[in-house]
Amino acid sequence: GVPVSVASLVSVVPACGVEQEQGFGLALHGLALKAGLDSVVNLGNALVDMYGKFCQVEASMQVFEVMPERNEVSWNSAIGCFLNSGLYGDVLAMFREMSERGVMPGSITLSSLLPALVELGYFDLGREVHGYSIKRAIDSDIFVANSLVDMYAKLGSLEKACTVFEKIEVPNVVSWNAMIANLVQNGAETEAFRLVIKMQKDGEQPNSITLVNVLPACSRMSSLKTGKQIHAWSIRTGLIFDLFISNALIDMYAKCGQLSLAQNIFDLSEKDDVSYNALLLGYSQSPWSFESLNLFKEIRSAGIEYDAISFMGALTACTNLCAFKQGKEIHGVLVRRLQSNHPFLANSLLGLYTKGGMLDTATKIFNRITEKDVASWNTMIMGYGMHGQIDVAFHLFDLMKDDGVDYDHVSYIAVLSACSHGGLVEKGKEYFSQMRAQNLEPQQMHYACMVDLLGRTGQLTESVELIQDMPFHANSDVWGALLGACRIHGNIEVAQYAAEHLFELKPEHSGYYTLLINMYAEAGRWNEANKIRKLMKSRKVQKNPAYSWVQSGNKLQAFLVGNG
DNA sequence: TGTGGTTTCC
Repeated sequence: GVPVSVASLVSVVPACGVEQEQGFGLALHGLALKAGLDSVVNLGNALVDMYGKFCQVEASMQVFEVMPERNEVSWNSAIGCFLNSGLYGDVLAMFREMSERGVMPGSITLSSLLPALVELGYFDLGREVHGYSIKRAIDSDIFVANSLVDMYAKLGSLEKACTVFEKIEVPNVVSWNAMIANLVQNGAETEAFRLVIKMQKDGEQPNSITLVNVLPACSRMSSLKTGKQIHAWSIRTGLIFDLFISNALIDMYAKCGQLSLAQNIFDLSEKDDVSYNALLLGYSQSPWSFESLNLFKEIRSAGIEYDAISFMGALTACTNLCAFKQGKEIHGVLVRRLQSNHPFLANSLLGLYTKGGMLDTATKIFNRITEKDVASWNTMIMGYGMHGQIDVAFHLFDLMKDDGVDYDHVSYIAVLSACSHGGLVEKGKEYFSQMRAQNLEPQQMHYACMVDLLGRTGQLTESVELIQDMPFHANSDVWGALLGACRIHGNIEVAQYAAEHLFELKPEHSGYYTLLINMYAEAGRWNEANKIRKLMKSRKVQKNPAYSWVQSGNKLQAFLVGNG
């Protein structure tokens, strides 16, 4: 055969890593061993790197350890191998060992070390590494600078990230993306979009990563228009075929309430577990929750394993649908399939069992959660309040405070709605002013609770006054609470007032029209009932399965309107 | 031999 040379192997081995040709790579390693060439540094380095790209850590280390001679590239390749496999502690250990052995870490070492430090959350060390890079004058290396930008943004502060970013003479697309991603993650959506424009002025075109980064900003700003523009752009540029892009689009459309558009992308694209989960979560939080349960079944038939997120979506759907039996079944599947205890899954279970009134089960799960977060407490408080055990709810609120939990605005929604269920106007007013004293500004839901509380105890005038005094425009939750109160007390005039706002805010929401029609009908005001019916028709409002807050006995509960 | 990316509870 053809004699094997170091040069030929060194040129082919890296390609195996890139192309994920594991069998071929293994064969080349065999050839090298046979020819006794495995002690050559360059070849050893290439093999360490190749196995690293296959995530075969042991094989990679085996080559590394028997190398008679190592240079900086050998260490960098080993570090890259650990980074690839998510073994961040080992990245750091290798970095320390190479330094101890007198091999000086260079720019390539740092650009692999820094992402590992981000994962480990080691900010102080990150800053030290920054200092070191300045001393060695490698901080201007674009890879190092980009890694520093990302490190500071994720661990330290966006400001420090900006300082490093602004010192970069010619930012590349990675530099821009790192800044944009972190701006979005810190809620600076507008600033992120500004940078997308700026990068183009500076001659850098957004790539798929840029778009993936800004798509969540669209849903968070509920800017469907921008989301659609990005969708169009990705079709024009062919980026739509990128799985990350199609998944981010599914998520964006779902979060903007456009489930049929999300479903369209899903149907037309290549799919992975994230695609299923994104759509599943989207449906679970929409009026079409039952679709997530269909999708949940589909996941297995597609040969994809459930993960924590799929379970969470399915449990949320069951909770919204009040499908408690099905929820219990899914809980069973979950216990059998998932080893580790996910804190957010425990909270989903709490949501299911509290809403279903299975408070003992919920309490057992709650007590078993080792790291209860504020959401765990809030769910329990909400649950006890929802089922009339308001004293327990208030007690839990106090316990949470004693426990040193950093309670939040949702905690106040929980106690305020407990007051509402108990008709405790004064106590509600107390909590309402208390939260202000805690520097928690009341939001829409808090006003909605107060409107509900005042309204259901017959103080409709006070409810209306409260709405008019709000420092911002009331949303549909607030007007919906007022409409619900009017329904209880049969006050059609105030109901009309609330409905006017609701028809404007949620013109597609059939529940509000139906409620007003029923009120007119009950009062025998058929002409007006017909008028609303015609309005509904002219606006093409479909009778979608939608949740409405209605009075049922003494409880405020969600129920299904329509044919869901 | 290197940097930036999608789904997570009330």
